[in-house]
Amino acid sequence: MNKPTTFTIKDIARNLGVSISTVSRALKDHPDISSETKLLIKAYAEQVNYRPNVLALSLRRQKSNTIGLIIPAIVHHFFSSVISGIEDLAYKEGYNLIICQSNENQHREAINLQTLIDHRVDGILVSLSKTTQGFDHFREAIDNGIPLVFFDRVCEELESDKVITDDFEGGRIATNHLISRGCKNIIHLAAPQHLMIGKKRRDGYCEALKSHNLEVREDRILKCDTPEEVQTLRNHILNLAPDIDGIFAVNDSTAIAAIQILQKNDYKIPEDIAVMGYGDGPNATIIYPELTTVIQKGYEMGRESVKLLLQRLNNPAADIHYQTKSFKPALKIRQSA
Amino acid sequence: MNKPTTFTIKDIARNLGVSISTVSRALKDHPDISSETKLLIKAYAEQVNYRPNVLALSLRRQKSNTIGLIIPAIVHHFFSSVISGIEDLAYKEGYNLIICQSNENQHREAINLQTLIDHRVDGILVSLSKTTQGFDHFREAIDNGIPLVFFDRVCEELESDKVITDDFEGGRIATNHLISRGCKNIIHLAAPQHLMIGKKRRDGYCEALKSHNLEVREDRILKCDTPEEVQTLRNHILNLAPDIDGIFAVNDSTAIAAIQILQKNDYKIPEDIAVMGYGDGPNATIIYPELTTVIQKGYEMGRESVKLLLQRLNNPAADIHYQTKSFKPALKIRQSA
DNA sequence: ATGAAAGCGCTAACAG
DNA sequence: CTGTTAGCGCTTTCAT
Repeated sequence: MNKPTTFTIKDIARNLGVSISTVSRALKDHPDISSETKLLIKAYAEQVNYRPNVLALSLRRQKSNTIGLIIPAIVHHFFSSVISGIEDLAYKEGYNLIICQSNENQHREAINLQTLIDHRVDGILVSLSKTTQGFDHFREAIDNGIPLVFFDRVCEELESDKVITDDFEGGRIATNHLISRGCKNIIHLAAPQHLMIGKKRRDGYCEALKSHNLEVREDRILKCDTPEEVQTLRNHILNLAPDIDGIFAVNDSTAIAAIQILQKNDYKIPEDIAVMGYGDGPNATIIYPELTTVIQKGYEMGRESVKLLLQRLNNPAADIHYQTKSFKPALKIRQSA
Repeated sequence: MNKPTTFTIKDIARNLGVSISTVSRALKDHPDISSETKLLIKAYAEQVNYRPNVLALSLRRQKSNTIGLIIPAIVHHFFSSVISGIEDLAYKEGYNLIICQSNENQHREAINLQTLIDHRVDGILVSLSKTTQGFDHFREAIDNGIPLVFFDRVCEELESDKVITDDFEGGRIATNHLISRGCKNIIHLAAPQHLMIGKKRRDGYCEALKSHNLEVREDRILKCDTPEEVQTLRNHILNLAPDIDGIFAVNDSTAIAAIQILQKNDYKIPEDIAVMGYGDGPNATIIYPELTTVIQKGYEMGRESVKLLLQRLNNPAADIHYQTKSFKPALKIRQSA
């Protein structure tokens, strides 16, 4: 068992009989150093497999080359696609990623944020937890001069860069699609209304109804955005079922859970009740009938978030105005509606 | 816009007219410091919201309190459950996580590894990429004295701690279940055989057949472990279909893809062909008929991996023998088999 | 009970 | 062209 053998520039300097700064400079091709010395040093560094100590570098530069990410839950397909987009671009640009899950919990979210600040990340990407109602914990990042980019579940109260899909439009086209198939009594399974995505998708739903002279009824909007909640509201939904012909769910998994309950009670999808999801994850093509839904580009949103962040990182002083990048949602028509 | 205001112990020392070392000691309750001074310093630190610089700490301690994770792909439900398990325990124990995706690519895996080593992580958790055939890149971590824990897709050639499910047993009970329902002609959709999980599950399948005096036929073992590959092998599978009555797929999504192709060609599942998956992810209850499968406890495996790693971290010199923690697989019987 | 100083690994201003 | 020095923020001997 050979002992851990990590060379530092100091070791190299000593072994080669030059000064530490010469080594440092040679390694980064500083013009002052003679090419002989450079060659010598580089060859030796290569030979002993020298690797700069990132920790020391970060401390010195006051820059960690690390991006922090706070995400409600990795297990959701949408969010894991986002992560892939973030990671691909971030690593390409020489940044590392620290990923934290808030588990839909505001307190945890605040802790995550503190952790990231403590680690002196250069910037933070965040999608809000479902329970988050105040935003003071984000202030601290801002006070520390750490740029924030919100994506998907963004925060209106805070000035910052944002990456979203046009959720209003998404809700609108989803509902329009149901109407265009002839649905006249459409319920909406909605996310909490303090979440922008919840509010916007719902507003889009309402707008679509109104523009077709259909009545917007509060009793047809259920706060229900997980399969578990569908179970809880099972009876309520089944009571509504005889009077409705369409459902617009705020995400795929909720739509799927609704389909399953309805089918078990002998409703035909889409003939009796047409069902729209939102997200277009892999589940959409596993359920029967395959789910008609709204496409949400997680991977691309992830990349775009990093792009916005890098822009800001590379223009530190610049008073760039905060940007909001909005993706256009698109319908993915299959069989459920 | 108030400028980023990050206090260091130096600032505190200056503002309070004491020495840096006094501040350092007071903050960590060193017995030498008078309680007055402690109180004073702590109060002030609190007031200015002092936060130690993790980078400086790590450099000083030669310990980053960070765990590295290399995972084939976050988007798979199993792996994201593992992450949750890892994260929960790691954060509780004061460790941070750097997550890297290999994207099933050995080269990327090697880069990930180097990144983690560069970051001086205290330990590395890894599940092998599908394409990984050599293991030299792991040697370097070992040479650097960084403990490795493999989970799920482990490496036999390397001595290290491991966390697995008993994949042989999993393959055996899955196949036994098919046999017990009366299947006599069972094909296996297998993972690559250089992966232990691929080999073990297949061996379990063979063992089950043999022990029931059923012939093991090479032409009934297909290398096919993704929905995409099922598409590619579509015709081949349909050619086999008339002669078989059971399928054991190496994972749920492959099983589901097979079910879908079979159903489109008018086979009844499970009446004509019974299908077993492996993993028991959320998809299993979305497909119709619901998928009979083998339970794999991702979250628990994640936790266990961290546990093994921490054990080693906390017993640096100790010559603890490498451990392999093996989870017992269990059948989850639903409708597809 | 407190302070001064060295050092973790690295960079960069300054000096020759 | 190369070396010396100071310092990033923190801990920890060693003095006092």
